[in-house]
Amino acid sequence: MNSLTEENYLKALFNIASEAGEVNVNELSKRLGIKMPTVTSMMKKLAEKKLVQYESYKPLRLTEKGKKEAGLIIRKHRLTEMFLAEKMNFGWEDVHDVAEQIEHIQSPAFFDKMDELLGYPKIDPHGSPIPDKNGKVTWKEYNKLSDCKMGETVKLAAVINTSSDFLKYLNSRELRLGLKIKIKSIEAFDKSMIVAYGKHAAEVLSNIVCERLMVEKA
Amino acid sequence: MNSLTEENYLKALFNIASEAGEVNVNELSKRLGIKMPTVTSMMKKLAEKKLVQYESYKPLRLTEKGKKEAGLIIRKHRLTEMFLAEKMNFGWEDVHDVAEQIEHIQSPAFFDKMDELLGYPKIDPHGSPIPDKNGKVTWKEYNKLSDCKMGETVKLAAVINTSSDFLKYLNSRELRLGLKIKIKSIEAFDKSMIVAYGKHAAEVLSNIVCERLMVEKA
DNA sequence: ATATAAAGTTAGAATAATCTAACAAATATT
DNA sequence: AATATTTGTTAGATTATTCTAACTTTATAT
Repeated sequence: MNSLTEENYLKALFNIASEAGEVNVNELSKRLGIKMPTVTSMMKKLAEKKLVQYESYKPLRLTEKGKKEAGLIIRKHRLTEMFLAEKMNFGWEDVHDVAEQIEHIQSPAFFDKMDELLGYPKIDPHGSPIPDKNGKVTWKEYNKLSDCKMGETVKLAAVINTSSDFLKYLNSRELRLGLKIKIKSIEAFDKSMIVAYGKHAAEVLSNIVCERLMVEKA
Repeated sequence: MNSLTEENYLKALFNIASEAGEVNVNELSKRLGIKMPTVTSMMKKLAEKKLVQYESYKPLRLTEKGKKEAGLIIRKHRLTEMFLAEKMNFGWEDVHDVAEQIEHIQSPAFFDKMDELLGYPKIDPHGSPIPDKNGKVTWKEYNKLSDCKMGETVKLAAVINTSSDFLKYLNSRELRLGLKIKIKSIEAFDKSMIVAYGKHAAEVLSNIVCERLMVEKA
């Protein structure tokens, strides 16, 4: 059994790896808000437990065992987010902090019930995939809205940045997952887009925003 | 903010006090499965924080502040139990262990949602009162079934021992809260009762069981 | 290619929560 | 009342997680 602290390191390792590929001590340190020497010693500990492959001055890597355990924590996190959003009327901008705590609950039955009540969802409220019971994640191939061309119509499938502020911004524009979005024009200068969706006939989205919206062909 | 460990001490202090009146170090030590010296030092720490009144060799007492904080933890515990039972299809014999973990979640919104979805319940699945938002508990005046007389008809209002085994025993006899129970006879020798309820015309309940069933006038 | 900066490690200390061993006080028993 | 038992405390050690300060290695930039 891993401690809550160890679980947080595993999860961060997993998340950074899936965003950035490589994980180094410095990144992990910043992400967790924990000083580098502490991270180093925890890496040695996790290496002892065969969860991390650790060699001095080399990038950090989760072992298969480490990936599985991290995946299972993320499964609990995302199932919880979905449960909060779908069954407890939380907004997608409010689910993260609670899920961050509930992901550490030790009770397979609890998460199995969630899963069942939700009808075995494949994604969380932000469109991120929920790992399966073996901790395996399968990412769908999405494109950034910012990479799409004028005239295309796409479906909003996921959001990348899940900060509360970004999600509140999306709320204010009534942008939510599943929406069909038509790209009306793209400003050459700053790559901002004018798009149409739902009741919005011409909404301007900055490139910063478009880079964080993942879409699939409609 | 109190640590998870401190919360467990507070809760145990509160629970023992409401069962046994006085709390001594030895009792608390046994309840928590923590050695006496550790308990002593934690009591000094909680006294520093004005949560416990502590004097060497004297019985332990929660301060008003301590009672309130303990009550709020128990509120979260019991709300959770109710939520698990009512909204997630857990049996009353399975809710305790999960609630024991979720009671430490820091998120007023989370418990407010539970409360709301449950329609502001006053009791948990075992009939124990849910403390209010100030941590205050109000116990209803119940009687033990074992103190009732032959011929009386009473309503099962709460169960005292919430061990999984006891609750499974009650399940096997289809005994649940709210049930009207008629006392058909009492065996003078061992004080066992023959009772009728629901589809059960003549069920024998030992005194051990009857002492753990709290009832009110039907 | 050398100097500077950034990243990583080692060593040693701090805090929270726990323990055991030994001692002290309160309570119970003869 | 004297003794034995139970309960409670003190002192000191242990483990997990964190820190700072000092040093080393690797990467970057002249």
